[in-house]
Formats: sequence, C-alpha cells, structure tokens
Amino acid sequence: MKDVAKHAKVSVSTVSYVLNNNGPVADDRRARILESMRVLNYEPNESARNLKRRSASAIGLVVPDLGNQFFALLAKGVERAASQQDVLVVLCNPETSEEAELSNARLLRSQRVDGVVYLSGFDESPASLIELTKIGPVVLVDERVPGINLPSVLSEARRGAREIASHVFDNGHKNVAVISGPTALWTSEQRLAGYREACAGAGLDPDKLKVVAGDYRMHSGAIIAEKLLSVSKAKRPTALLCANDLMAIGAIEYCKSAGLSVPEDVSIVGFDDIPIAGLLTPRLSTVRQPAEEMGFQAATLLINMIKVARGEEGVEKLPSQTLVPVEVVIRDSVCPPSKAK
Amino acid sequence: MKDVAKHAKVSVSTVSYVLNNNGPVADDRRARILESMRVLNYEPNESARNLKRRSASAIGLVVPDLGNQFFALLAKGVERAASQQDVLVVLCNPETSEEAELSNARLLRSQRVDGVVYLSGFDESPASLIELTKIGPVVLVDERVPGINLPSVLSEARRGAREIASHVFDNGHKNVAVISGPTALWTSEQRLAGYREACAGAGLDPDKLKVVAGDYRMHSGAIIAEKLLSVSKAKRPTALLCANDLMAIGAIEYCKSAGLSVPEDVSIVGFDDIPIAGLLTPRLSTVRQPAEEMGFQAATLLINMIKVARGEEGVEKLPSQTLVPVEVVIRDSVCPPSKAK
DNA sequence: TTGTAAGCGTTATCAT
DNA sequence: ATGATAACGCTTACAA
Repeated sequence: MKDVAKHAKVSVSTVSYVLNNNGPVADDRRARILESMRVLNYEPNESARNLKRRSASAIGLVVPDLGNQFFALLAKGVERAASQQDVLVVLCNPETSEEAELSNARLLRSQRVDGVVYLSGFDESPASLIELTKIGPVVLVDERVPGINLPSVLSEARRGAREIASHVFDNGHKNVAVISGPTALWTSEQRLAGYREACAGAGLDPDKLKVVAGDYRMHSGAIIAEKLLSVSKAKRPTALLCANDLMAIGAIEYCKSAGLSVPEDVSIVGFDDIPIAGLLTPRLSTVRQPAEEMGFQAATLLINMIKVARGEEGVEKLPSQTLVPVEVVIRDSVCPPSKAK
Repeated sequence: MKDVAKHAKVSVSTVSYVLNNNGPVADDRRARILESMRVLNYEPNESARNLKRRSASAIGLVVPDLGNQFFALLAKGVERAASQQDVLVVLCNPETSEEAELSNARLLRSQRVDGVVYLSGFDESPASLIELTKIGPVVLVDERVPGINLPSVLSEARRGAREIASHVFDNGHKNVAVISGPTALWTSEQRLAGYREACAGAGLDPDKLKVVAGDYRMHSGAIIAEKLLSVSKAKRPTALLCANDLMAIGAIEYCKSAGLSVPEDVSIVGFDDIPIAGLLTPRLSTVRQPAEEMGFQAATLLINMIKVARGEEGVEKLPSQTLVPVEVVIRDSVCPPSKAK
C-alpha cells in the first residue's frame, strides 16, 4: 500500500480512501491511484484489514456431514449467498458435539469468522449454542432450541409431513409405522407431529402409530425396518413413514433383501427429496425441502445480521425467522395395501 | 493479551512465548499465565497473528459443484485432514472459469489462505492455474495440466477404466459405445484410454468405439444415450461405457423412458462409485474411486507443502504425487448381449 | 481535499 | 529468563 501511495505520489490514507470508497478523493488522483494499483498489481492484505476493523468478512458453516446430499446442497446455497456478498465460507465439521461447542466458540472468538450458520442434524447441546450466540450471530437451519428464540430458517416440515402422511392414509393404510428422526431434534418432532395430525385426520388414533427413532442415516432405516417388518404378516405394517429419505432408502434396501416388494407389500415414503429419491426403483414419494434455497436464505440472513450489528448504513434488518415452503412429491412408492393381507 | 500479561504480572512477550511454546519461560510463570488466560478466557486474535506471521492457517478448497456427491465427499475428506491440523477450510465455488481464476488468485494474494486444493471437474484454464502456483502452493485432485507437473493426487483411473471395460468385453459385447467426459480434461482422457486398451485387448479395433463427449452431468448422459441408442436395433450398441456414474444414471433413466431394459437390452457401466450407484435398479457396475480419501490426501499434501515452504522444523517433504488405488465393483448392470439381437 | 500519525493484537529482536 | 519496543499493513481521527 505504501508502494502504491509512493507510485501514485499520494499518501497512504488517500489510497485507503479509494480502496474503501469512503472519504473524498479528487477524481484525477483516484484514477492515478487505481492505475498504480493495477500496475503494481496490489492486493490488500485482508489480515491487516480484519485486524483493524475487527471483523473477518467470513462466516462459518457448521455442517454435520457433507456425505448427506441434503447438507451438501445446503452448503452449496450458503456458499452462493456468501460469495455474492464477497464473504468467505469456512467449513466446520463438528466431529463430536463436544468439539463442536469448542471449535465454534473459538472460531468466533478468534475473530476468524463473523458469525455462523449452524446445521445440527444430530444431537444438540442448547446450552453451548446459547453461549455461542452471545459471542456472535448464529443462524440455525431447520432447527430450533427449546429455550430461546434464535434466528433461523425453517421449513414447513410439519405441513409437509401431514400431507404426505395423509396421502398414505388416503390410500387406505391402517397399520402404519413411523421411522422417526433422533428424538429431541426439532425436525424430528415436527415431522412426527405432522404424521400424527394426518393420522387423526384419517380417523385413526395417533397413539396407535408405532414410532421408532433412527438417526437419519441409511443404516438405521434398514435396521428399524427390519425390526418393524419382521412380524407375522397380519401384524406387519403396510406402510412406513420415514422422517428422511436416507432412512427410507435404508428401509427399501431392507425390503429388497427380505423379499418384500415396495410398494405392493409395504408402502414407503421419505422426507427431503434428495436428488437420488427420484432415481430409485420404486421412485420414492417424499416431501421436497429446498435444501440449497434454505442454505442461501440462512447465509443471507446471517450476513444481514452481521451488517446490521456493525451498523452499516443502508441495510434494513431482515426478519429473523424465515419459512420456506415444502412440496410433497408423489411418486411410485405408495399404493393401497394389498388385498391379500 | 495485554490484559493477560497484566493479570499475570508479566510482560506481553512472555505471554506470547507461552502461547507459542517458543522462548524459555520459568515454569511457575507459565502456570500463572495459563491460569490468567483461563480466568479471562482469553482467545488469541488470529487476524493479528496472521498479519504478523504472514500466513492464514487456512486453505482454500475450489470445488465445482457440491451437488455432485463425488465432490462433496472429497470436500469432506479435505475438511477432515485440515481440521486435524488445525487448519481452516475456505470453500470456493468458481461460477465460471473466468471468476475462478480471479477469485483464487485474489484469495491467495490477499493472504486469506495459504494454499489451495483445486478440483477442476469442468473446463480448465492451465494458464491461470500456473499463474496461481506462482503465488502459492496448489494441489490438484484427479487432474493434470498438460504443460507442467503440479503436485496432485491422482487415481489409477486408467487401470480402472480398462478393467471395467474388459469386464464388458468379456461378456461378449462387440458393439460398444462410450459416453466420455469433457474433452481436454485429464480424467476424461485417462478413462477413455483405459477403455481403448480394453478394446484392443479384446481383439477389437479401438478406433471403432463410438465416443461421444458429455459434461459429467446426469443430463448429458441421458441426451447422449438417446443419440446413441435411437438407431435400428441391429446397429444399436449393446453396451455403454460411461465416464462417470452421473452420466451412467442419466443413460439408465433414458433407457427406462425409452422402454429399453438394462442390462438385457443395453449393458451400462459407470465410474466413481458414488453412494447412489449401488442403490439403483439395476445396481450399477462401476469403478470405485475413494473420494473422501483423495480429498484427505490432497489436503494433507497441501498443508505439508505449506509447512515445508515455511521451513517449519521437523516436517519431511511429502512426495508431490500421490496415487490412490481404484477398485472395480461389479454389480448388475452388465450381462451378455441378448441373443435376440 | 489531502496528509500525519496513532493504534489494531501479535511476534520477534534486542537489551537486560 | 524476562521485558521494552519496533514492526506487520491497514483504518481513521485529526490537522493542515
């Protein structure tokens, strides 16, 4: 920067002014400075800027597992929103929730990021999260913590769950089981609540729904399906409501291995509509959550919060709660229960 | 830090010494300082450290599309390796290759990252890449640029391609077509070369292989399959060698829509073995590339290069070329050409 | 409108 | 073994 100043025969502060577009600079000088920057191909040292301005123009993205396409797409959306505003995205994969707590807090404290987009997905430790929000802005995606009202982007998961479950009940299923998500997760609760509503709406007793909690991973879907379906044919559920696609896929895989056909023997629905859902045989009926869009919204909201907190001029505070629509997509994995039953 | 020094009644330099474990510090003082840090829950300001040490302890990860599971898994591996060494990962999604060039170069120059893991996947602009490597370390994944020998982690793609193609030829296919990757990409060339070797090995003329280049995305697989298969049954290829799984899936989808059955009417193989490959009907025969492992290796190599360049003590330079093994996995998408032909 | 100079929180080079 | 102190590259009062 000194070099640029020297080369353009001005002082460093003038250079700084043109760099930040604040402070008044005569047009001819500005031009000279810009030219000098180009000639010397000067690139501002962001570490120094960050030090001075006490900010990093970077956000953290805490995501449990990029192997899950839903999260990967979400990450993509976050990245897109951030790069649009020249904000960097720092990837964090909390191995354990212990570490998550630490690494997040440290990340924020160490001034390497200005805020965090937080996707929990697995178990939650609200206390540490609340702690986090005291250090800096955090936005949750598809999650809420019981005690406190954190900014977040949510989906209409409950409605989606209700609707797809209704679809199943409308097909005439009476003996329906649920492969649910981890208990205590908000997403799990919402989806389950939706299923129960549909159940009641179909004139059935929601308390008679068999519910087993999985961990949102494929394997647990298979395990639980086995548990649920290894009973006499008369008692065997004719439909499985799975709280996400991965578990639904696991369930389908189990059925294949057990010689049960889907949907003839058992109807199965999922949740999320990850890209693979439409490619399976049978094509999976599910509820589409716009993963990438949700990531985009979350990052946009977070960056907005950061700017507002910084008192940047000309930025309106965004509502701290965003609701994105879901859409139930009916494909081939549901049919009326077989007469043979 | 000043506060810590004051609280522990020592000078800032002493605090700095214990923070970095360099410089000699009396044990009792060290203990006092550590205690003070804890009490004040002090967190070093990384921007300041970065400014001073001229490094960011962060690496960039340039990845074309997180929606592609192969890349997502790779990213996961990169993150894992990096976090193991307390290095941050900054995500970059080059929208266009123009921007890629710029944003990468700027990222490196602006001192926000110390190096870059680069996954091209789509078209390449070697010139800008070479430029990049002059600014800082870059490691390529599953890619090479013609002119120059960059550090990279490569897979035995050629062998894999040869072996899976052999499997197809061994099944008796004579009329085989290739849905290849983007021309000019190293991965495409390698795979194609492998296919040709297998072709020759089967006593067929490699120049008679029909080859059409796609873009590694699902859609192009479908389009090209249509082009290839919409001919009289006598001339229609009985097997499709697809340069990645996504295109293979596209091809399978096309076949389904066209009433062609796989593998009876046309055998199809892919490449990569993304998780979905084994879940399709028919289960896709393909070549497994250990995506996450490759990412891990790449980040490990990059970080090693950075440390070596920094002259850090006790670090041995890693070989700048890593070769990871592939494994062909035979599933159900191949069978001998139908007699009916 | 422009320049001077005082930090931002560290690290590293010296004396002590 | 410890403590002043000068950078690191930038921003921003404040002065000119």
